[in-house]
Amino acid sequence: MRRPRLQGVYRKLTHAYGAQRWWPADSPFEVMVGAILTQNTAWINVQQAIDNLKTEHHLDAQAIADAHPARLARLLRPSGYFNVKSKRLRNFCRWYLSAGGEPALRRVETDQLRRSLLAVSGIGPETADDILLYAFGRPVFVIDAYTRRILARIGLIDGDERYDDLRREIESALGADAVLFNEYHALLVRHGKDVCRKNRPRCSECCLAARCAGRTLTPMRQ
DNA sequence: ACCCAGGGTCATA
DNA sequence: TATGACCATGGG
Repeated sequence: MRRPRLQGVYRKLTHAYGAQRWWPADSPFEVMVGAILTQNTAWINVQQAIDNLKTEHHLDAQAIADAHPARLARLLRPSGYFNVKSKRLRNFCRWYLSAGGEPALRRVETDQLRRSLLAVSGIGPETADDILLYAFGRPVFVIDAYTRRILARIGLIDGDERYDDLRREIESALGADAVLFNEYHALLVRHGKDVCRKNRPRCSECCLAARCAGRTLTPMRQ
């Protein structure tokens, strides 16, 4: 992984799309909830579920932890997988409360906080890193399907690397910089939604066209 | 009617 | 270690 190429991609994306100002949420806790609800789900559907939680005054760790699973599932319905996500959200909120809430969590060192998050059933590497970066401002690079697809199509990675290998590789190439990681991941998602979609193997007119080899793979691995 | 979306868990080999 | 089944709604 070469720093100049990675920085070149970032510069082009910034030039094409401008500042993204992620994560779209009103509070760190809302970021955490959104990170769980957006698992393999379009954001527009997640937004509906979050709106339901707000309307019913359930965007709160204690309220979610105390809610009946069926009622919580009903509020989450638009985001899909509502039974699964009802449990995952509850697991997370119990962890959050037993850890002492945000003031206490903010004092936990990043690697330890990451391991602690991964111990919650329903929180995998990407969700944990979304939370670490966008709710706690930690310098952790988020790897998602868009990241793999875009970087693989321009030949920067193979795409089938293990999650943590890829994450550390990019982190060490760029240097720990939470503000940069924040914007970079947001730009990759923006570019992915916009033009670098699965069913569009070639992006001959996109801002990364010069480097896009038109590969069609969509690899996934942990 | 189809394909896909800002994944993760669990069972199996 | 590495596949495969499963979870489920809504937009293009």
